[in-house]
Amino acid sequence: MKLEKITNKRSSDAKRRYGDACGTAHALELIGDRWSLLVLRELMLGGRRFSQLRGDLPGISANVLTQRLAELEARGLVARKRLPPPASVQVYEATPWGLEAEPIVQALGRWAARSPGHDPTLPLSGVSLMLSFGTMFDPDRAKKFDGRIGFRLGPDSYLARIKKGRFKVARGEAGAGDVLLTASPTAIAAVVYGGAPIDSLLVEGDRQLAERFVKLFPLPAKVDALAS
Amino acid sequence: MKLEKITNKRSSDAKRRYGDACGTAHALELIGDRWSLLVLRELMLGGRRFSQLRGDLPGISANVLTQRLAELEARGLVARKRLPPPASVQVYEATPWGLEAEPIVQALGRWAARSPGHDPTLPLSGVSLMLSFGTMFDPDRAKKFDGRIGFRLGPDSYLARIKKGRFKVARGEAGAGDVLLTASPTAIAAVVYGGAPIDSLLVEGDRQLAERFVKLFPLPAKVDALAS
DNA sequence: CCGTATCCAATAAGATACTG
DNA sequence: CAGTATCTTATTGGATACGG
Repeated sequence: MKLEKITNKRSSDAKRRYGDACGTAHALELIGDRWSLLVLRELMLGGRRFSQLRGDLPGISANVLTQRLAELEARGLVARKRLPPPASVQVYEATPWGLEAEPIVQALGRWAARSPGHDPTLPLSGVSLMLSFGTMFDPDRAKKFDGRIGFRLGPDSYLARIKKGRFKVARGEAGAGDVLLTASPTAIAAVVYGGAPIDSLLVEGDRQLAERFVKLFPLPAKVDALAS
Repeated sequence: MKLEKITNKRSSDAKRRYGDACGTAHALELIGDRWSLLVLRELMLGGRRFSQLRGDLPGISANVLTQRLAELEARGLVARKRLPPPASVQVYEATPWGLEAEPIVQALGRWAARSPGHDPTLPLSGVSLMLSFGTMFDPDRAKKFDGRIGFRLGPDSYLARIKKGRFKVARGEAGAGDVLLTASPTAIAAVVYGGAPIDSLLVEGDRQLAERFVKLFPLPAKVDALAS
């Protein structure tokens, strides 16, 4: 039994570096740890509480989440804020620089969409779904689209708006849309990406708009698994 | 005390997945392991041998490199090819899909370039340097630029060509350029990104072209370390 | 309830020696 | 040169206990 373990404290300070001047390597030192980028992703559409993050990230354990949040905070990608009383709860927010990591999330998602091993039946967080829309959105198909789509995904609401071939989404205000979709993120993904019938969702408002909406996000062709 | 723990055998078979339908999470399962993306990056400009990869990636150990190459191969991102005799050596190549990961490398590099913690004095592989040019290239500054720049970086040579605001680079043929730069990748990075004098490089050929070339790759502003 | 801290088993990574 | 084998260390994840 070791009674002292003072020595090996290089964990937090001198991290595991790549010793590489390449920006890619440095980025991986910042957000390359397991779960790091997924935690950051969940903050892309606004602050989240600890337990919300736990729920959004199936399988992350409390201690790992604590550690990742602390690291991201130390690196300047996440800030913790305490809301003013009476709701004096703590929320984690991405910093402006943290938000700038969205193109990374998109590049990864777009690339992986071609993977033969991708399993779209797994659960999905609301933020993931909304961000995936931004990633897969096809401006060409949406040239003539103008409307606001609300999403009620359990306790969380989002409002997406498409206009002039641009896609935007923010949390909240789902009811303000021209149409409101209420369902689980997985069910919505099944319709948008899996071609499931829209009847599997609760559609309130301009149903025709919803039917057009769900066709704006084409998936790229899968990679031929035998190619090399 | 639990006397039975037969159950928890999910380790080897069910890899470490995120259990998340999001493409980003799936991408991280494919290339999110430590070193994976850096190995793939080194293959972006053509096949490399085992020992070359070891040299390109300071600090990777042989067993980890073996494992990463095997994983990347199993996932369809890398293929190993044996060159025909007499040079019957084995090289690792990125598959077409593996090459499609370049936007990920670029997004990471572009984002990390703003990091206050980025240390540009560390060593850098030739591939990293060449890819960083593609990442940081400013088409506006290069509107009137037309020329071919050769690089001799130790044993490896590269030829970059810029025309009509487009940047391309490939391995080999350095001598075919209008100007030839001979130096270490780090020294070249110091000139292009750190403003060091071009005299620190060996410049053969159209020196004026080289002087214009090194100004085509502006770095983004650093993040304010105090912002939140 | 909201996190944090601690303990422990299972892996992954790192260092080094070794083999064809 | 191109990897394997082996050993050590570090990180991860899960359970659980603890403080506000």
